[in-house]
Amino acid sequence: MKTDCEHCPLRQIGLFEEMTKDEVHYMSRFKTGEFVAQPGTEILAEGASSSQLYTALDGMGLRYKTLEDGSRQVVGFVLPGDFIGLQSGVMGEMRHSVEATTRMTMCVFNRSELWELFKNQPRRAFDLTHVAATEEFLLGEMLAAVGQMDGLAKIAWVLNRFFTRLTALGLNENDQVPLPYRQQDVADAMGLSLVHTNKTLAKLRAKGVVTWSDDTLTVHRPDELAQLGFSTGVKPAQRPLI
Amino acid sequence: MKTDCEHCPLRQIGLFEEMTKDEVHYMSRFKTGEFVAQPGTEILAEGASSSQLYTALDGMGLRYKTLEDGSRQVVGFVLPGDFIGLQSGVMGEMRHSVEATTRMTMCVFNRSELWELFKNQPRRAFDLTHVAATEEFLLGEMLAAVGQMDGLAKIAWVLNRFFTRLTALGLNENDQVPLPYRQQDVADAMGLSLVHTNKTLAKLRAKGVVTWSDDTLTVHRPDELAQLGFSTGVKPAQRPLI
DNA sequence: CGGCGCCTTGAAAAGAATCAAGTCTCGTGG
DNA sequence: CCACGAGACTTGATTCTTTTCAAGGCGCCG
Repeated sequence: MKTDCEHCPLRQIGLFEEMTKDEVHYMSRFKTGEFVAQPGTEILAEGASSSQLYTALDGMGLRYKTLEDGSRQVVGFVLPGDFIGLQSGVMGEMRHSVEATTRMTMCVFNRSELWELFKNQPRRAFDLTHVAATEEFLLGEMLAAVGQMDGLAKIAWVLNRFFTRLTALGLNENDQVPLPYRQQDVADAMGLSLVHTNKTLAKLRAKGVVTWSDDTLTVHRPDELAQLGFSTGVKPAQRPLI
Repeated sequence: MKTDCEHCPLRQIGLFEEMTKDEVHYMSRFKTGEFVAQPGTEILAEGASSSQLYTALDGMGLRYKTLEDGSRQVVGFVLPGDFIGLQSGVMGEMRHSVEATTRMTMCVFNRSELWELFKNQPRRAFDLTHVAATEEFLLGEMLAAVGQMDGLAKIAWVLNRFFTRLTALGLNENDQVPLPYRQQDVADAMGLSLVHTNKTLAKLRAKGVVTWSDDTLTVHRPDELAQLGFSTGVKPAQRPLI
């Protein structure tokens, strides 16, 4: 195990709630190891009942569902600090797949010990429910964007979401954040075709609002981006880290 | 209090998991009363921090978000047995509104006692997390439908979802289920215009697949409906009742 | 050097939104 | 008792966004 919970780099970030010494100690026992996934690896498969649960420590990935006709809906982007496998943990089966986009390092937990956590650490159990509710909230936001906005607003919305989330994680340097996804991923997330996504990105570039190339998103006009995506420039609420 | 938990009509339904006598007893203490909402009433408002949480006992409603430009995204339909206010309970604030469509009866719980539940009833806490994960799953399905399907498939998908959920609740009589929503609600849920929704419904009617009028959905060809909506005719998984 | 993955761009086709009436039902008030 | 208006549902015509189709370019790796 490379990273012990006492010195977890994520916990230092203001985005995540404080933990008591006792909680940290409990989590370090809960954590059974570390796992590194190479780019393109499927971490959890839809329909699978995994005996392991994870917290992303480093790297990025994405969650997606595959429809009967073969099309893919990206239902979320996995960033450091995100919990992976909750559905499998409590419902017994994942309802979406999770794939590593970059190389990812993850903390590994045993699903079998989840019940112990609920019995012995009500506070941590509550936090887990908080995480589930946060996930629901994020999906609701995304649904509203996909359902109601036009192409330009959708793209602006998702880029703004990346920008604020990554900024909250301390990955913003001079209004630049890492964005190692492909245009196809964004297209599949927002329910647009790849071609239209590409043309819309070109429009945002032409307007001088953002530039996205070489896996890096540069936001030249944060306010305009937020406005185009019907978002307020508010930073994400604090949430627990599992 | 009209309905006591010992004789809760919902618990008899096979859709919901069994509860021990002890759990039922705990829930009956947790339940502080009953609340009746008239049609059109807003039960919880987006942004509100409610001190009450609810379980729908009877009647139907809907969850929705309002965007900056005034458009509305329906993020879910509330049916009997659904828990309302989870976000407020664990995150401190609702991120969508909930409105009664028909007259609704609800069990009322105090948010302040939620923490007691986590401390004293780990099993119930686990169930609450299960409910949260189920909610996330349902939203993911809806996002996939809204993001990837065309108009006809979207409408077929949502009608099939209603049909299977209501059937699981025992409300199916001769392939007829109650559906007291307006076409505008379905349109706002699936990201379509009212006009297009209407024309698509007409198409399904012309095909002889379904009829929806007078607040009643009649499914003439269940298999064809499921197929059009890229769904399998599988019934919903069993889940806990809070 | 060749092939593959990803990005880019133009043109044509299709799907969905918008616009504009018109119908029907039901509850209300003259 | 009937006219009236509000709200929901229908339907046709037009406009426009988005998809699909097609092709070319660029960078990287074997």
